[in-house]
Amino acid sequence: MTTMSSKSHLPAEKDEGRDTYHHGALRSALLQAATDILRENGPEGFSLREAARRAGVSPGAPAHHFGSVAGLLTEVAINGFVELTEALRRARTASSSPGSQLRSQGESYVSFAIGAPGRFQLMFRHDLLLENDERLEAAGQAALAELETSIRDYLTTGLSADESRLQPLLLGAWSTVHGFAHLAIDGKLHTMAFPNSLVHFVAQALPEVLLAMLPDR
Amino acid sequence: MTTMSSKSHLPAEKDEGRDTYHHGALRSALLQAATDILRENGPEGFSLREAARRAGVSPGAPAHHFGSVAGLLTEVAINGFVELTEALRRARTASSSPGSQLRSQGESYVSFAIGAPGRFQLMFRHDLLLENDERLEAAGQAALAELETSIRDYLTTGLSADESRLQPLLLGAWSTVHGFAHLAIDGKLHTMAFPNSLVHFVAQALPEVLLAMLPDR
DNA sequence: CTCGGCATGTAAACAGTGTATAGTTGCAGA
DNA sequence: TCTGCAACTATACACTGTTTACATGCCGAG
Repeated sequence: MTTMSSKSHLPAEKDEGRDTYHHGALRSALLQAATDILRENGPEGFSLREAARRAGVSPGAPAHHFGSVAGLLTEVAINGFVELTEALRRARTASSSPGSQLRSQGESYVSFAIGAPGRFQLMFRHDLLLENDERLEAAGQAALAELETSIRDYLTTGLSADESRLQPLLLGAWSTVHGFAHLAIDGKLHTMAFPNSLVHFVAQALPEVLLAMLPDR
Repeated sequence: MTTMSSKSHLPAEKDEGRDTYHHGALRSALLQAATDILRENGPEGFSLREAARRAGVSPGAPAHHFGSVAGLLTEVAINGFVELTEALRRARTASSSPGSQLRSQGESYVSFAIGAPGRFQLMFRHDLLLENDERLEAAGQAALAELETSIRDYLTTGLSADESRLQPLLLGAWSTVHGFAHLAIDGKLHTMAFPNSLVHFVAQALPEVLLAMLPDR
């Protein structure tokens, strides 16, 4: 029945208490709900049923769009890597000297992490993500490629364009910002002599760290 | 019934299929089981019921010794920090020059992490651990203090005993080895130009990284 | 030596979780 | 217009951590 207005209710935006059997935009609604939950409660506070609850559907509904909870979270993680890549690219192209490129990217990396800790943690929690997912791996590689570009610029601008130092420096820089991000999220840095807020922390401490760690030029 | 043999079976070591009502050494048995599960399946594969199952007791039994699952895991994490501290101390005292102290400690840190990835991850998963546990925090601080000692040696041996560089260098070194450990555990380093096994990886890549990152002396 | 307190264990139940299955709805293309 | 099939519901299952009431038996006080 109610066959009238055949193509009337396809979008329906946010159906709080919806009256239609089909949601209409459940996939994006679930992605949004999952992102919200991750921001509020982190990866451990996440549950697929809660996401379904917020989207106003039954617990089994998400399976039709994402297969499993790992499928949904993988999609969120991919979005995270895309945003991270964009942030790193902005930091790289907006800076002039290769040295400031690196420092700016480092700040971006950590800012991204502590700006959305739950999603950042998720992005490296491969026990919660699909294994061997090509799109996820490609998204991660894209972010890494941004770092590599800056490292390469940094090296080629120097006197010795030593290609053999590329991998160690890239690995070291990535490890540093990645470890810094993890420690900051875990609150392990509050006991150190940086009493500021985390945002201040990144803006002040990280450049100092990178300057102390980077070889003299 | 079976009230005979009153004080006959108090230790019983490992009671596979035990006949006594009381386990006798349940606390240590649960710690061992938890450590085993973490080594086999990581933090996500861990379950309190499985630990109880391996110890041969009912699901409610662990509560009497650890209160909650977080209580048990906190104990395992503390043991991990103690072992890490010892490893870092050995690396520090066994090395001669301050530079080799740092590199040796870096290798120890990462080796410890990839040697028992599940437990290492647990040690920084404060959503699985008791919050504001004094013993846990003290154990973590002790490990950090080992790093700080080496950094201090490294600085004071140099020409300029610049105290202002202590915190940044400590923070940078910790971030580097910590991030390196996480990336290695997450398998993010296999795509890079280090085709060796992880153990080889640490022995070869990390010194190279640290040498490239440490300021020239 | 006996006997009660209490730490240590069991058993069962509860509210959660992710997912599989069977059934229902209704859009979309032939 | 009809029908296939994607999308959704309802239910059930096995699993989780924790709580409750109860059982056991060690250990020290009288």
